[in-house]
Amino acid sequence: MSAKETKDSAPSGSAGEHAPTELSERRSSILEAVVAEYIQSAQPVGSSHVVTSTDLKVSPATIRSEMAQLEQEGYLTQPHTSAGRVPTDKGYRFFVDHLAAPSSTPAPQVKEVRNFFDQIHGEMEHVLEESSNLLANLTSYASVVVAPGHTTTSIASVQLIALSSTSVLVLVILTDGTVERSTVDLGSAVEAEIVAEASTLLTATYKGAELQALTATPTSPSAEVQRVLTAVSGPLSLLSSDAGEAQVFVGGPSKLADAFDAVETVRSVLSILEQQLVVVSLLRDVLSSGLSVAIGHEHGYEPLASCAVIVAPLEIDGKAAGAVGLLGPTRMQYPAAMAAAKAVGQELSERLSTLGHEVDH
Amino acid sequence: MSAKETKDSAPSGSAGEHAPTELSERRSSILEAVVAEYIQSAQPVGSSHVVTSTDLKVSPATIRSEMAQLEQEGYLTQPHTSAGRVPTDKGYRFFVDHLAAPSSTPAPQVKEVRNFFDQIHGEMEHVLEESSNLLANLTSYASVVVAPGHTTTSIASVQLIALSSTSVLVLVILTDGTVERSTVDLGSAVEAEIVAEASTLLTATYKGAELQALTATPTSPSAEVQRVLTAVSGPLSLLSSDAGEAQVFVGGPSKLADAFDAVETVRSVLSILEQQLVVVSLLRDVLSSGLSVAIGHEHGYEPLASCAVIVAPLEIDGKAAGAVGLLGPTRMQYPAAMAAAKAVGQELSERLSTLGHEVDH
DNA sequence: ATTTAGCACTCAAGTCTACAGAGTGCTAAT
DNA sequence: ATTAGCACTCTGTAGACTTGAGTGCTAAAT
Repeated sequence: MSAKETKDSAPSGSAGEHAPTELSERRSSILEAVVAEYIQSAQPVGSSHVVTSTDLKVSPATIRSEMAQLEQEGYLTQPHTSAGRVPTDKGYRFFVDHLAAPSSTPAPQVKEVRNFFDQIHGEMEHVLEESSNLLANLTSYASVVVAPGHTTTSIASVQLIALSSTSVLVLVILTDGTVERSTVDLGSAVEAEIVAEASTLLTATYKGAELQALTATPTSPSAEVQRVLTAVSGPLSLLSSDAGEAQVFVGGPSKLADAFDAVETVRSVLSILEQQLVVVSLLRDVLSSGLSVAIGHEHGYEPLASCAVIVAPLEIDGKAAGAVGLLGPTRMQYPAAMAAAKAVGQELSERLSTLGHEVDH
Repeated sequence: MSAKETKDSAPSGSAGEHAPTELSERRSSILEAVVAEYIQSAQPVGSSHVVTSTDLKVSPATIRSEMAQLEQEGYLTQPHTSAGRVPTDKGYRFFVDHLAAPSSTPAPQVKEVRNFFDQIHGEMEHVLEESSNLLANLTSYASVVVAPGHTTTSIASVQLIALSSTSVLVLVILTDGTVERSTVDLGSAVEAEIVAEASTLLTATYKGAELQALTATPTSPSAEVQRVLTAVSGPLSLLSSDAGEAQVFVGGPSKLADAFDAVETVRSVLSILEQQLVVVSLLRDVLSSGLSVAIGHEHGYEPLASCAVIVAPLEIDGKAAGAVGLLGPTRMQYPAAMAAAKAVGQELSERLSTLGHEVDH
């Protein structure tokens, strides 16, 4: 609601010496201490705790009055009177926007990500799935990779391949190297040459077009060829409608069981992750709002109110195409998780971009 | 350890009137009542409870002494003195083998499964994944589908398709309609005709062979063609090594959070499900032991000691190929779950079999 | 020789009280 | 503005007590 930017002021070195945006320097320090402590311990943080964990030269009483202010302004809450303070969504938001130094990308992680992408090979689906697992293992949070549909790539070739005398396999090969396929029963036997001819005709027609073009079928003077083309047209247009469908890869769902201790929360979050549509729209919403982190109620999904979502965009040749995300409790290790998501997002984007035109770097 | 067969004696109609195999009729009835009650309530079952839920004309005291016997023989335990009885793995085993009438396959479920397979279409992976989800939703347990590698099918065609002047896409098309692919960088520009020639040669060489054959590359008199063949040989043999790799589809992991109330159990079971290798070998072990159900410690995996695994085989044209499984707590709705797994296994087997030769029924 | 009624016994779980400890908010002094 | 001091509040734990479900045993009944 309040802050939209993640990167704003000059990226100073270590934490705690930022230009505060709405909070006095001291309050901001206190807030930082509370958030940091609570992320670690999951226990409400009391005033004397803050005194020992910061280098503020004040007494607990002073901290208390400041914390009371912070509570009134909505950054902190108490589970009950006479307990310590716990950050609210707004508190975490301030922490992420102003206190968690975004420049502190730990080098070893980046190295591990690089290593991974040097090692991994094989089909794109495999790479995406393993990327998701990597991110989950790196961060100990559940991860999500939403891969682009084929909206941007164009058709490289359409092949018909006879599997038997009466059935053919339809392959649509895209310029990024992915393949869509479908088996078609012709009803009666057809000569191999007829199939080949139809195949050539199809490639000639569609080459360079986008998947959406597959709804219009070409015609042929030969009745036999025409029969094949007609039989194939149905499945082809089906493929075109699948074109935009995003693929979702979920990594490390078991991490959720570590992150929450109420089994009911685990259940509901897991079941959200099973609904791919929801996941896709969640990430899209978060991305389009210009945020890279959505905390608690910031995204509209009530079942995920106790979660934070970190999203990094995927880009293929500079164009937005999917996203990688992390799902954890609101008391999340934001700096580390954001760095990991960013690193994986970047490296994966690069990998996806090179896949298409096989650059020799 | 004791019983291996699932279907043995005559399949009588309703429960409770079986020929007892090691237990007196009455004890067996008592055991049945305890298991059934405990599966429902998750509460230890006391002697008076058994009296009301069976039609035995005896007093609680008699039940008690019988239950004490059943405990001594290892079918039941007590969480503590003065609590009711809870089935042991052995108790569940007897229940599954002798008491849960296997013939009671509920018709509506079978119908739902049929419906599903009539509706579902698209790529094989998609069908497998959705089958897994279906099974999970049908039973409210987590489900696993382990799909066959490509060991049995043979090669229908090998296609090289130019994506750019210096890179080609290698497609290996199998007779079951699946496609393996890999992108190859040729290093320098190659004429389209050369690529086409290499493609024809490859198909001629490999057609009808199994994937494993891809390690030996053919040779060509033309130096240019030879260059392409050499460039392609590496990826091809990689594909051949991928051949046997099973695909694992997990459905409804969130159901696990319902099935167990200790979050730690949920975590450990989930993380098992993430290790596909373990899942595959688990199902294989269970299948090969001739059982369709493994309860508690019957499989060797300690982290799954509180789980039962139900497995139904998948067959393609009569040959064993993969399995569908269910993973739930030992206090599982065995009859329903077994029926569902069996139904989905059968229908899916049929579907997989027809995929290859596209029968028109 | 079973079956059963009766009884003593055990244990988990709930209720109540007491109490220590962590933490707050307020007030009055610095 | 800061802080020491104090009263207050709330949680959590521990112990004492009660309740209730359920058992095992024994001796009588069938």
